[in-house]
Amino acid sequence: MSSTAAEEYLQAIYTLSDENGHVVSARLAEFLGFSAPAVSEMVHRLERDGLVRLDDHKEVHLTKTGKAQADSIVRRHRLAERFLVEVLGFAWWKTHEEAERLEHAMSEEMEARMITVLGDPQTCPHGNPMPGVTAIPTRPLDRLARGERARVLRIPDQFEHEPGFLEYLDSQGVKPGVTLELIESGPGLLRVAIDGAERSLRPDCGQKVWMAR
Amino acid sequence: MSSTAAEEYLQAIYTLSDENGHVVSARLAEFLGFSAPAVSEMVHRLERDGLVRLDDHKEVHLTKTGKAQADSIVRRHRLAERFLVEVLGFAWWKTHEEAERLEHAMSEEMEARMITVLGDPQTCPHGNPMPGVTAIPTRPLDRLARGERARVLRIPDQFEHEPGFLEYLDSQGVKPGVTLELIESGPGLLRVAIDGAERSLRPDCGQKVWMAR
DNA sequence: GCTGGTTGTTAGGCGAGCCTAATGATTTCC
DNA sequence: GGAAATCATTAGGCTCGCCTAACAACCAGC
Repeated sequence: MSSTAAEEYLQAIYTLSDENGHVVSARLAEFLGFSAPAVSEMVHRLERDGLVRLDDHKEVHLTKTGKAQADSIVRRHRLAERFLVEVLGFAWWKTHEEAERLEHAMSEEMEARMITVLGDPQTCPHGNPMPGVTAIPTRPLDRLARGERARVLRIPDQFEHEPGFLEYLDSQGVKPGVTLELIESGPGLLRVAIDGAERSLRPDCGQKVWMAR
Repeated sequence: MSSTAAEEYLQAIYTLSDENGHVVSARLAEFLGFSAPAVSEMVHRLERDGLVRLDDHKEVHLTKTGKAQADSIVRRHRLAERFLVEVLGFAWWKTHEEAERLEHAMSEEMEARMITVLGDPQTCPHGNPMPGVTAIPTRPLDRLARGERARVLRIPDQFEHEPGFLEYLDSQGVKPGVTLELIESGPGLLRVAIDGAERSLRPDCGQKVWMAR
């Protein structure tokens, strides 16, 4: 198996490519908060170890075995989050850092047993699907038409990194499963109604909260 | 907090001093499977960081904060083992390596929540008490008088390291809670009865299985 | 076609943690 | 009391994984 650090990179590559498209070292550096040379070095180590391939445009792609390991790490992360919420009673917005450590400590047997105990969950508590599961189609909140109602489905993994973001959403009553109505969305402006009560949200939520289609 | 490696050392110091008495670098090297210089180096790092003190005889002692951290790690290890057995359904003899990784991934909050969910357990599945709990008095199996019966209470942590040992005990019907009768014990010889059935055990079990007094 | 931003790499450095080989320093045992 | 065993340390070396500073290569836009 890979080191904790390598697993962190594989997970980042998975997340960025899942949610954004093409992955290049600079994006990884930004996402992980490491310097460019550090990332460059590690990406080459991953390539040396056959987990990653660099194409002509220096884009990073997971190899077959790299993909399998990334899937496993991401699945363990999301299982851990579910476990923290459902078994240990953690708040849904408070699981990320804990799961970030647990994911590296789980064996294949533990992964399998957790799936059984948790009843084969299809998503993490933030609505992100387990690897292999075909995701329900979504669109960002600010793509809703004025007056349209939809259910919050997913807050993508990459935004869990932003400290306090999930807690902010929770404080505004926004969490997976809740139905929102879009009142108005424009530059620097985002107003919604939850249970009939109108509310202004931070405008960046328009891109970061994904709704059912 | 300390690194994973440092936590491993603190745990080893706790275990050896709990079960054997005085702790010296050579014992640590043996127990952890590292070279003498590596251990010497780390012990000095721990001393630099105020977790450990070396006396005139080069004996290693935990400082107050070192003791607190060691307690925490050991408690997390034993809680993790209990969780693996009771929640995830692992076999009692198969929890050690998994817990060895989990213990470094658990936050204080997770520790507290696990205690609640597991009902404040007093021991791990191998009978080792949580730090702070006053242990029930024990004696090694080979201290029983011929014909005497007693309950298996504890297989100390240090013997969990020996690969296959716990599985061997399980295969012989020996596990915490079981009542044994000593038939005969001598050099290279250990015979017991379990549920009336006589059985030879590996002679090293005489020191490694601790019985109720 | 040059200039400025993005990107990647080179070079050099550092701490953690491990190793082996060799050397000191004690303790123990005959 | 001297040899043997045990213990700790020094010296030198390695990988991993991070850093900054400097440079090279590219692309876009004017």
